Amino acid sequence: MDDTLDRELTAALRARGQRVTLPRLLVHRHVRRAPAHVTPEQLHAELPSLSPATIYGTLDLLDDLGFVRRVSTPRGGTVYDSRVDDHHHVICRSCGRIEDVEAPLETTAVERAAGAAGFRVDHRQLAVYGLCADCR
Amino acid sequence: MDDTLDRELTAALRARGQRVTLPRLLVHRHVRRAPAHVTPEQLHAELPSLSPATIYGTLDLLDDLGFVRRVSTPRGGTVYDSRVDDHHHVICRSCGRIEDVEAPLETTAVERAAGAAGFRVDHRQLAVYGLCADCR
DNA sequence: CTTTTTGCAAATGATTTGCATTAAC
DNA sequence: GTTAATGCAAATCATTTGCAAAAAG
Repeated sequence: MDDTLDRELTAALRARGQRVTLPRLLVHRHVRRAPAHVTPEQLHAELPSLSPATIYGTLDLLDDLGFVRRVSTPRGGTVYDSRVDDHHHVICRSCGRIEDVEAPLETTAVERAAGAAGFRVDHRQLAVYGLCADCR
Repeated sequence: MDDTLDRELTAALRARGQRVTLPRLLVHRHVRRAPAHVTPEQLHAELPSLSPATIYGTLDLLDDLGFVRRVSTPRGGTVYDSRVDDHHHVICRSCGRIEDVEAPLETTAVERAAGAAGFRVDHRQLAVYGLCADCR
Protein backbone atom coordinates (compact mmCIF):
# COMPACT_ATOMS: atom_id res chain seq x y z
CA MET A 1 0.00 0.00 0.00
CA ASP A 2 2.91 2.31 0.69
CA ASP A 3 4.44 1.07 -2.51
CA THR A 4 2.36 3.21 -4.79
CA LEU A 5 3.00 6.33 -2.76
CA ASP A 6 6.69 5.58 -2.48
CA ARG A 7 6.99 5.08 -6.19
CA GLU A 8 5.32 8.36 -6.91
CA LEU A 9 7.67 10.29 -4.67
CA THR A 10 10.70 8.39 -5.93
CA ALA A 11 9.89 9.25 -9.51
CA ALA A 12 9.36 12.91 -8.72
CA LEU A 13 12.61 13.17 -6.79
CA ARG A 14 14.65 11.39 -9.46
CA ALA A 15 13.17 13.71 -12.05
CA ARG A 16 14.68 16.63 -10.16
CA GLY A 17 17.94 14.91 -9.37
CA GLN A 18 17.20 14.77 -5.68
CA ARG A 19 17.80 11.87 -3.35
CA VAL A 20 15.31 9.35 -2.12
CA THR A 21 15.71 9.12 1.63
CA LEU A 22 13.87 7.40 4.41
CA PRO A 23 12.77 10.64 6.11
CA ARG A 24 11.25 11.83 2.86
CA LEU A 25 9.40 8.58 2.28
CA LEU A 26 8.09 8.60 5.84
CA VAL A 27 6.84 12.17 5.84
CA HIS A 28 5.29 11.67 2.44
CA ARG A 29 3.40 8.56 3.55
CA HIS A 30 2.14 10.14 6.72
CA VAL A 31 0.91 13.34 5.16
CA ARG A 32 -0.78 11.69 2.26
CA ARG A 33 -2.40 8.96 4.28
CA ALA A 34 -3.65 11.40 6.90
CA PRO A 35 -7.43 11.64 7.04
CA ALA A 36 -7.35 15.42 7.12
CA HIS A 37 -5.08 18.41 7.55
CA VAL A 38 -1.82 17.86 9.38
CA THR A 39 0.43 20.23 11.27
CA PRO A 40 4.21 19.91 11.37
CA GLU A 41 3.84 19.39 15.09
CA GLN A 42 1.53 16.40 14.63
CA LEU A 43 3.94 14.88 12.17
CA HIS A 44 6.76 15.29 14.60
CA ALA A 45 4.71 13.46 17.21
CA GLU A 46 4.05 10.61 14.78
CA LEU A 47 7.65 10.50 13.58
CA PRO A 48 9.76 11.31 16.62
CA SER A 49 12.91 10.02 14.98
CA LEU A 50 12.89 12.95 12.58
CA SER A 51 14.08 16.36 13.64
CA PRO A 52 11.81 19.38 13.29
CA ALA A 53 14.20 20.82 10.73
CA THR A 54 13.76 17.77 8.56
CA ILE A 55 9.99 17.78 8.93
CA TYR A 56 9.74 21.41 7.91
CA GLY A 57 12.16 21.01 5.04
CA THR A 58 10.46 17.93 3.71
CA LEU A 59 7.01 19.46 3.85
CA ASP A 60 8.38 22.39 1.92
CA LEU A 61 9.75 20.02 -0.65
CA LEU A 62 6.50 18.11 -0.96
CA ASP A 63 4.68 21.37 -1.46
CA ASP A 64 7.11 22.26 -4.22
CA LEU A 65 6.56 18.91 -5.83
CA GLY A 66 2.83 19.47 -5.70
CA PHE A 67 2.02 16.49 -3.47
CA VAL A 68 0.64 18.58 -0.65
CA ARG A 69 -0.72 22.04 -0.23
CA ARG A 70 0.42 24.43 2.46
CA VAL A 71 -2.43 26.30 4.08
CA SER A 72 -1.69 29.30 6.29
CA THR A 73 -4.19 29.90 9.00
CA PRO A 74 -4.93 33.28 10.56
CA ARG A 75 -3.46 32.68 13.95
CA GLY A 76 -0.01 31.92 12.63
CA GLY A 77 -0.48 28.21 12.24
CA THR A 78 0.40 26.20 9.19
CA VAL A 79 -1.42 23.13 8.01
CA TYR A 80 -0.66 20.72 5.22
CA ASP A 81 -3.37 19.31 3.07
CA SER A 82 -2.87 16.20 1.01
CA ARG A 83 -5.89 16.93 -1.09
CA VAL A 84 -4.72 18.53 -4.27
CA ASP A 85 -8.04 18.40 -6.07
CA ASP A 86 -10.37 21.35 -6.34
CA HIS A 87 -11.81 22.11 -2.94
CA HIS A 88 -11.71 24.99 -0.50
CA HIS A 89 -11.54 25.88 3.18
CA VAL A 90 -13.74 27.43 5.83
CA ILE A 91 -11.76 28.81 8.73
CA CYS A 92 -13.18 29.81 12.07
CA ARG A 93 -11.89 33.22 13.10
CA SER A 94 -12.27 32.37 16.72
CA CYS A 95 -10.89 28.86 17.25
CA GLY A 96 -8.87 28.45 14.07
CA ARG A 97 -10.64 25.28 13.03
CA ILE A 98 -10.37 24.44 9.35
CA GLU A 99 -12.78 22.39 7.31
CA ASP A 100 -12.95 21.37 3.72
CA VAL A 101 -15.69 22.75 1.56
CA GLU A 102 -16.90 20.88 -1.44
CA ALA A 103 -18.08 23.36 -4.04
CA PRO A 104 -17.17 24.53 -7.49
CA LEU A 105 -15.43 27.84 -8.06
CA GLU A 106 -14.77 29.73 -11.26
CA THR A 107 -11.35 31.35 -11.03
CA THR A 108 -10.46 31.95 -14.66
CA ALA A 109 -11.06 35.69 -14.48
CA VAL A 110 -8.81 36.04 -11.46
CA GLU A 111 -6.12 33.86 -12.97
CA ARG A 112 -6.16 35.78 -16.19
CA ALA A 113 -5.68 39.02 -14.25
CA ALA A 114 -2.83 37.46 -12.28
CA GLY A 115 -1.20 36.31 -15.50
CA ALA A 116 -1.46 39.84 -16.87
CA ALA A 117 0.43 41.03 -13.79
CA GLY A 118 3.31 38.72 -14.70
CA PHE A 119 2.57 35.77 -12.48
CA ARG A 120 2.70 32.15 -13.52
CA VAL A 121 -0.10 30.72 -11.39
CA ASP A 122 -0.08 27.14 -10.17
CA HIS A 123 -2.48 27.09 -7.22
CA ARG A 124 -5.64 28.77 -6.20
CA GLN A 125 -7.07 28.68 -2.75
CA LEU A 126 -10.25 30.17 -1.48
CA ALA A 127 -10.56 30.68 2.24
CA VAL A 128 -13.90 31.59 3.66
CA TYR A 129 -13.83 33.09 7.16
CA GLY A 130 -16.43 33.17 9.84
CA LEU A 131 -17.48 31.62 13.10
CA CYS A 132 -18.09 27.91 13.44
CA ALA A 133 -21.13 26.44 15.13
CA ASP A 134 -19.28 25.97 18.43
CA CYS A 135 -17.91 29.51 18.59
CA ARG A 136 -21.11 31.44 18.27
CA MET B 1 -8.55 64.84 6.13
CA ASP B 2 -8.01 62.67 9.15
CA ASP B 3 -11.29 63.93 10.45
CA THR B 4 -13.42 61.66 8.34
CA LEU B 5 -11.44 58.59 9.24
CA ASP B 6 -11.36 59.54 12.89
CA ARG B 7 -15.08 60.02 12.97
CA GLU B 8 -15.69 56.64 11.43
CA LEU B 9 -13.57 54.87 13.99
CA THR B 10 -15.00 56.89 16.84
CA ALA B 11 -18.53 55.97 15.88
CA ALA B 12 -17.67 52.28 15.59
CA LEU B 13 -15.92 52.21 18.96
CA ARG B 14 -18.71 54.08 20.74
CA ALA B 15 -21.21 51.64 19.24
CA ARG B 16 -19.39 48.84 20.99
CA GLY B 17 -18.81 50.75 24.19
CA GLN B 18 -15.05 50.89 23.67
CA ARG B 19 -12.80 53.83 24.25
CA VAL B 20 -11.47 56.21 21.69
CA THR B 21 -7.75 56.52 22.29
CA LEU B 22 -4.87 58.17 20.51
CA PRO B 23 -3.09 54.91 19.70
CA ARG B 24 -6.24 53.60 18.05
CA LEU B 25 -6.74 56.73 16.02
CA LEU B 26 -3.12 56.69 14.90
CA VAL B 27 -3.02 53.05 13.83
CA HIS B 28 -6.33 53.43 12.07
CA ARG B 29 -5.16 56.46 10.10
CA HIS B 30 -1.90 54.86 9.10
CA VAL B 31 -3.38 51.58 7.94
CA ARG B 32 -6.18 53.11 6.02
CA ARG B 33 -4.08 55.78 4.38
CA ALA B 34 -1.38 53.31 3.40
CA PRO B 35 -1.03 52.91 -0.35
CA ALA B 36 -0.91 49.12 -0.09
CA HIS B 37 -0.58 46.25 2.35
CA VAL B 38 1.06 46.99 5.67
CA THR B 39 2.83 44.75 8.15
CA PRO B 40 2.70 45.27 11.92
CA GLU B 41 6.44 45.81 11.74
CA GLN B 42 6.08 48.67 9.25
CA LEU B 43 3.48 50.27 11.45
CA HIS B 44 5.74 50.04 14.42
CA ALA B 45 8.45 51.81 12.45
CA GLU B 46 6.05 54.57 11.49
CA LEU B 47 4.64 54.85 14.99
CA PRO B 48 7.57 54.19 17.31
CA SER B 49 5.75 55.63 20.30
CA LEU B 50 3.37 52.66 20.29
CA SER B 51 4.39 49.33 21.71
CA PRO B 52 4.19 46.18 19.59
CA ALA B 53 1.51 44.85 21.90
CA THR B 54 -0.66 47.85 21.20
CA ILE B 55 -0.08 47.66 17.46
CA TYR B 56 -1.06 44.00 17.32
CA GLY B 57 -4.05 44.47 19.55
CA THR B 58 -5.30 47.47 17.63
CA LEU B 59 -4.95 45.76 14.28
CA ASP B 60 -6.95 42.88 15.65
CA LEU B 61 -9.60 45.28 16.77
CA LEU B 62 -9.74 47.04 13.42
CA ASP B 63 -10.10 43.67 11.74
CA ASP B 64 -13.00 42.86 14.05
CA LEU B 65 -14.61 46.17 13.25
CA GLY B 66 -14.27 45.42 9.56
CA PHE B 67 -12.03 48.38 8.73
CA VAL B 68 -9.10 46.25 7.61
CA ARG B 69 -8.57 42.75 6.44
CA ARG B 70 -5.92 40.44 7.84
CA VAL B 71 -4.10 38.46 5.18
CA SER B 72 -1.86 35.54 6.18
CA THR B 73 1.04 34.96 3.87
CA PRO B 74 2.74 31.60 3.32
CA ARG B 75 5.99 32.36 5.03
CA GLY B 76 4.37 33.10 8.35
CA GLY B 77 3.96 36.80 7.79
CA THR B 78 0.81 38.80 8.32
CA VAL B 79 -0.27 41.73 6.27
CA TYR B 80 -3.14 44.14 6.74
CA ASP B 81 -5.16 45.37 3.84
CA SER B 82 -7.28 48.48 4.08
CA ARG B 83 -9.23 47.55 1.00
CA VAL B 84 -12.43 45.93 2.09
CA ASP B 85 -14.08 45.81 -1.31
CA ASP B 86 -14.18 42.75 -3.49
CA HIS B 87 -10.69 41.98 -4.73
CA HIS B 88 -8.17 39.19 -4.40
CA HIS B 89 -4.47 38.42 -4.03
CA VAL B 90 -1.67 36.88 -6.01
CA ILE B 91 1.17 35.68 -3.87
CA CYS B 92 4.62 34.74 -5.11
CA ARG B 93 5.68 31.43 -3.64
CA SER B 94 9.32 32.40 -3.89
CA CYS B 95 9.64 35.96 -2.62
CA GLY B 96 6.35 36.32 -0.78
CA ARG B 97 5.30 39.39 -2.70
CA ILE B 98 1.58 40.11 -2.63
CA GLU B 99 -0.39 42.00 -5.22
CA ASP B 100 -4.01 42.89 -5.60
CA VAL B 101 -5.99 41.32 -8.38
CA GLU B 102 -9.00 43.03 -9.80
CA ALA B 103 -11.46 40.43 -10.99
CA PRO B 104 -14.91 39.15 -10.17
CA LEU B 105 -15.45 35.89 -8.33
CA GLU B 106 -18.61 33.93 -7.72
CA THR B 107 -18.46 32.41 -4.25
CA THR B 108 -22.09 31.70 -3.49
CA ALA B 109 -21.77 27.94 -3.95
CA VAL B 110 -18.83 27.79 -1.55
CA GLU B 111 -20.54 30.01 0.99
CA ARG B 112 -23.68 27.97 0.87
CA ALA B 113 -21.66 24.82 1.54
CA ALA B 114 -19.87 26.55 4.42
CA GLY B 115 -23.19 27.60 5.85
CA ALA B 116 -24.42 24.02 5.66
CA ALA B 117 -21.39 23.03 7.74
CA GLY B 118 -22.52 25.40 10.49
CA PHE B 119 -20.37 28.42 9.74
CA ARG B 120 -21.59 31.99 9.68
CA VAL B 121 -19.39 33.40 6.94
CA ASP B 122 -18.31 37.03 6.88
CA HIS B 123 -15.26 37.11 4.62
CA ARG B 124 -14.01 35.36 1.56
CA GLN B 125 -10.51 35.56 0.29
CA LEU B 126 -9.05 33.99 -2.78
CA ALA B 127 -5.30 33.62 -2.91
CA VAL B 128 -3.69 32.63 -6.14
CA TYR B 129 -0.16 31.26 -5.85
CA GLY B 130 2.64 31.18 -8.33
CA LEU B 131 5.89 32.81 -9.29
CA CYS B 132 6.13 36.49 -10.02
CA ALA B 133 7.89 37.90 -13.05
CA ASP B 134 11.09 38.56 -11.08
CA CYS B 135 11.30 35.10 -9.55
CA ARG B 136 11.19 33.02 -12.69
C1' DC C 1 -13.52 57.69 40.56
C1' DT C 2 -13.79 53.35 37.95
C1' DT C 3 -12.47 50.59 34.31
C1' DT C 4 -10.22 50.10 30.03
C1' DT C 5 -6.05 50.65 27.54
C1' DT C 6 -1.24 51.14 27.33
C1' DG C 7 3.78 50.23 27.71
C1' DC C 8 7.24 47.50 29.18
C1' DA C 9 9.81 43.49 29.48
C1' DA C 10 9.76 38.80 29.58
C1' DA C 11 7.67 34.59 27.74
C1' DT C 12 6.02 31.83 24.12
C1' DG C 13 5.69 29.25 19.88
C1' DA C 14 6.75 28.26 15.37
C1' DT C 15 10.22 27.98 12.09
C1' DT C 16 15.15 28.45 10.57
C1' DT C 17 20.16 28.24 10.90
C1' DG C 18 25.07 26.50 11.23
C1' DC C 19 27.72 22.83 11.41
C1' DA C 20 29.44 18.19 12.03
C1' DT C 21 27.80 13.56 10.78
C1' DT C 22 25.48 10.28 7.99
C1' DA C 23 23.57 8.22 4.03
C1' DA C 24 22.61 8.30 -1.27
C1' DC C 25 24.29 7.77 -5.46
C1' DG D 1 34.39 8.89 -3.02
C1' DT D 2 31.41 12.99 -3.52
C1' DT D 3 27.73 15.55 -2.54
C1' DA D 4 23.29 16.13 -0.67
C1' DA D 5 20.41 15.34 3.39
C1' DT D 6 20.02 14.81 8.33
C1' DG D 7 20.11 15.71 13.42
C1' DC D 8 21.14 18.54 16.95
C1' DA D 9 21.15 22.62 19.53
C1' DA D 10 21.03 27.30 19.39
C1' DA D 11 19.18 31.33 17.11
C1' DT D 12 15.61 34.02 15.15
C1' DC D 13 11.14 35.88 14.18
C1' DA D 14 6.55 37.25 14.99
C1' DT D 15 3.24 37.48 18.36
C1' DT D 16 1.37 37.20 23.16
C1' DT D 17 1.36 37.69 28.15
C1' DG D 18 1.31 39.65 32.95
C1' DC D 19 1.31 43.46 35.48
C1' DA D 20 1.78 48.21 37.10
C1' DA D 21 1.01 52.94 35.37
C1' DA D 22 -1.68 56.15 32.54
C1' DA D 23 -5.76 57.87 30.30
C1' DA D 24 -10.76 57.69 29.01
C1' DG D 25 -15.40 58.18 30.27
